[in-house]
Amino acid sequence: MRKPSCDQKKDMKNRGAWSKQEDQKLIDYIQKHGEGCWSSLPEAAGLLRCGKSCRLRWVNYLRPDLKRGNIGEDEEELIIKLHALLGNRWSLIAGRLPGRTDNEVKNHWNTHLKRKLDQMGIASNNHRLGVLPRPSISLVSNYYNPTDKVAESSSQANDDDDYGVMNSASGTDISHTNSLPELNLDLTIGLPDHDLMESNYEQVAGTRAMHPSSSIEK
DNA sequence: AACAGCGTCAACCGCCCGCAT
DNA sequence: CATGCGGGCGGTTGACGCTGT
Repeated sequence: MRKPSCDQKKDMKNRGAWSKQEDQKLIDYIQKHGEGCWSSLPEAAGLLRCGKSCRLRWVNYLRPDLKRGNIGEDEEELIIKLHALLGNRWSLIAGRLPGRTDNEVKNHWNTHLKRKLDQMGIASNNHRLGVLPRPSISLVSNYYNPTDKVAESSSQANDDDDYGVMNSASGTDISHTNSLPELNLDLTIGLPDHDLMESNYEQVAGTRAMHPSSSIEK
């Protein structure tokens, strides 16, 4: 077995909360060199952190396009609907909430929405559609996230959790759920059209451009 | 004022996947 | 084909602040 990718962490001096100086170093470095090669970034930036920690800090906190602040009701609604469709695919859900991170969405779900749904009598763990085979889908909703693994392959098809989305080939209307009959996310299932992908990518380039790994050629 | 309980959220951990060799 | 590495993801933890007693 290979060792964990962040095994060096034991050697790292700094752990826990980030200081302002560390934040500034990371910001300065990324502004100069852009993202990429997180494993070598800490040394290059003069940080005593592991690459993963740097990436997490940047993605979840320092990125300039982050909204921060309270999640609005409309966003909550969208999260609930997307969760009904996608389950705990926080990165996918966050990808459709511009300026929000997977961590933020996940935390908000666990602290607010879970309880909210429970109070409403909707089981937060099974408000999704019924168990269906996970399709190879492309979610062409209001935002297309080029990093979407779902869109790229069905490699996760062996996961045991379900995807509450039916293949469009079946003709099933994905906008109907047991608990959210009004759901209409305009999610299109199927192989992504290349031109559409390009245009959508440009559309979100402002918020996702800092992700060099987000290549639709992948 | 002091303490306990609870909620929030940043950060960590372990695992998985894709790619290169 | 096997292995190693880097990146990314979801689950979990723990520190901290707030509120109630």
